Amino acid sequence: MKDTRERILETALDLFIERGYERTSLREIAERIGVTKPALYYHFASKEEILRTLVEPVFTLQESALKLLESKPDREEWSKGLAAVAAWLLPQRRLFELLENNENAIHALAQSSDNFEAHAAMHSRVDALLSDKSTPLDDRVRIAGAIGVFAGVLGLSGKAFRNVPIDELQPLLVAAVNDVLQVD
Amino acid sequence: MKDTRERILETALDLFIERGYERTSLREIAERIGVTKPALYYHFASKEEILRTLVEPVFTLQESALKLLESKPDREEWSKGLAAVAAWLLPQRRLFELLENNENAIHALAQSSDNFEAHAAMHSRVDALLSDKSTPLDDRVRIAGAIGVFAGVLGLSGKAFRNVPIDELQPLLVAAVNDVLQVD
DNA sequence: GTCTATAGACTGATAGAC
DNA sequence: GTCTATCAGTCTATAGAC
Repeated sequence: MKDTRERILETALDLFIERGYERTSLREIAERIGVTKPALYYHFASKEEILRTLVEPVFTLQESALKLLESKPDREEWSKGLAAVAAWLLPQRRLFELLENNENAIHALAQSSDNFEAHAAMHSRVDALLSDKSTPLDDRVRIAGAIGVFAGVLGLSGKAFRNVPIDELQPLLVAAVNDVLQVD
Repeated sequence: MKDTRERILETALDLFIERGYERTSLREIAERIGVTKPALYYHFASKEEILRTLVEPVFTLQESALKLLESKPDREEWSKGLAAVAAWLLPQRRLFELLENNENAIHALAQSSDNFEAHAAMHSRVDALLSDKSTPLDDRVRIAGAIGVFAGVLGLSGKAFRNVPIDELQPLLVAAVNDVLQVD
């Protein structure tokens, strides 16, 4: 039998993706594992802390993405940055599904937690870049589109592309992103 | 003073987008309008019915998109279809934000409501198309990417592109989608 | 480390007066 | 159409035994 703490995280990840964070109760998680609710509180101080623990690893990645943003990159640098993010995130598709399906909950988390300003900052940074009228509108639409391709393929990769090997998927994803950004 | 029913819908749309369906309580909606909770129940039978009323208009559109899917379209037909959807949806960006931020809640709605199988059917249809191994993987990635561009630009259009005229945005969006689909 | 039992704070929804 | 008052149900979280 696996470590209970680990099983809590696995089950929470499944349910948070499937039903969403707020629609998932601790009772549900506990029952699926085969323990009672207070047992969860031995391993985690709160429901939020379970979500926080799941999401935290992604924020190191977001930090570097933020750094790239601050350098006002052109389309080619954007393309390279997204490729790097893809390489890191593709092996953890489910983590990405969690982010995609629970943006609101994670955003609320970001406001109340200390280590999480990076997440909020990331959003307003992207917003600022896409709103910046000194950048041609076409460029901005292309950047938004590139993020969209990325999110679309990665988000769907958890379902439709579940059985596709990463080595096969990654170059196709990068190629599609490059076409939107009109590089190469 | 506007019709109360209309003000409920407007306020609910704002809050469902901003905080998410499940994080928004009827008390919040009522207070922001300046009435009490039971007043809401005079106009709507349930919280779900408010969401249903907001979302319903989109489902006619999804029906035609579904029809297009059933014809196993090639990339060019896909491109035309997405352009038509863009023309319809761009003027109602906020409605699209509602869909994007509350997929889980709307999906749950679709299971319990009669007029809403179309929505669930749509999802499994897209899934089936993207999983269909008789279609080359590259094509499937491109289609997922095109949907992504679409969702990315439309979703962000509510924020970063809020002040961009639709006539200006639409051709750029369509051009980006076409580049992902490698048509024209 | 896991349990029983329960506190305490919401929530969606209803009854009935005005 | 809107109110006051209230119900029943659910939730997160905790106290304390084993």
